[in-house]
Amino acid sequence: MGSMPNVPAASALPRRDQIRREAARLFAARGFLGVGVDEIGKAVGISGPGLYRHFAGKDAMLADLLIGISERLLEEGRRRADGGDGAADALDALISGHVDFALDDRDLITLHDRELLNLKEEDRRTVRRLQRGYVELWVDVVRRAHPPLAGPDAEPVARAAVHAVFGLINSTPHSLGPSPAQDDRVALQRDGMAALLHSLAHGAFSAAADAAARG
Amino acid sequence: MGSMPNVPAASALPRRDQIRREAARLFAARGFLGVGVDEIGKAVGISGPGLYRHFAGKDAMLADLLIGISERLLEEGRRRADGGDGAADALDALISGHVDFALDDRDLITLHDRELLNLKEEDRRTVRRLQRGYVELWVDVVRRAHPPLAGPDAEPVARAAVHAVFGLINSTPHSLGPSPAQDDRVALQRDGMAALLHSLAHGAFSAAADAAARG
DNA sequence: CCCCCACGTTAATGAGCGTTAACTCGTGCC
DNA sequence: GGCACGAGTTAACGCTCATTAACGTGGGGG
Repeated sequence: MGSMPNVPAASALPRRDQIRREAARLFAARGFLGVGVDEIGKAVGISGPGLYRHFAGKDAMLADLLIGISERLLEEGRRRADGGDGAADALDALISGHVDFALDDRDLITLHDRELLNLKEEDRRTVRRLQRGYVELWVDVVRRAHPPLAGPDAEPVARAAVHAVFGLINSTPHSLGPSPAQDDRVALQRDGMAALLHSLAHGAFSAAADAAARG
Repeated sequence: MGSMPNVPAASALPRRDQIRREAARLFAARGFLGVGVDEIGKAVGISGPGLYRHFAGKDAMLADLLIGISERLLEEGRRRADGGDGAADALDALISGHVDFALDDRDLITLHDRELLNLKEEDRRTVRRLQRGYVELWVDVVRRAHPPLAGPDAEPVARAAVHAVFGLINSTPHSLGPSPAQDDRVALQRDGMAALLHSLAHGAFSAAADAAARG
């Protein structure tokens, strides 16, 4: 009870972070219910129930991952939405941020909309609240950047377009194979893919605005 | 061994089809590994192992569903790609077909890219071959409809754009809640959503063509 | 020096679940 | 009428797997 016996400074978390990374990789590859705790343990060099020194259970690992992603997305999204001076800049920044995330944290993006149902009710509510906030952020920015979507009856259109663009950007895990397999002739390098997804997202939003302007 | 004792005419399959539908619904809602055979049985009015009179096992149900979707997609895609006289018409028909499918067979679309890993190796290869064929179909049509994507070094761009548009259209299950929940004020009706997705897909492909023309 | 605690280990427990076995029931056909 | 068979039922088996128990160990502060 004297001084804190553990050292939270530099190296208190790495084992925990290591578990996070391996669990994310395995869950993304074979699904939450498809991997056992022994397998996660083996992936980090300890075996089986040793994981319970770092997480309360398998459920807690998934919850930690999903809540973590959702928080990071929302936080970074807020930062970017408030960054540039115009709505167009803000939208551009949001797109870039989400594209980077989808390309650099493929496993987490996969889990984000694949494993929500394996969370306990309370954690699921938390994640959904964060996701909802993130979507609202996008909807607001998109409507300011594209005036035809600003009308009150165009709000469902803007919302659906945002979901669709998420699906578009998050398609990356399907386009590319396993992480380190780059066949320069047949696949795009990371930056080329980023630029393309960026263009496609803008194109989709412009089309949504055109549709709203006409209909 | 005399005459076929069973009647394959009108009502030989409905129980099997009923199982297909309920299994698809449950798998989509809670994941293949997340639902037990007893649950599927209860959903069709029989209980537990009675399903084994109609399917060889739980795996066989999933395989039947995934292979079925993939075949339907490819077949209908071929029909539509050969339909109109121009490449632009063909692309338009492909998009319409896929949008209809995503809106009307939500459960299957969800399973299609969520549960591939729960297939046995042989079935997985079958599904992947069909999916590959479908993608190739799209890539060819897209490149003919958008000349800037026809160049040999633009092929990876076209392919990535096709995957991205699939993600865009398949985002429908995320946009809408459970099947029959239409809050007219906050969500788009089916046809409105179809029109919007159609526009977004075209917008994305046009943006891809622009990007290829510039880069 | 010794004690405590973070960090692991292996063995045991107990539940869930896919599949099979053994048996029943109705119904069309010879 | 009896027989074969499609279609179900319940009970039992066997395996996987998350979690807990009980135990070991090494190093840093008192």
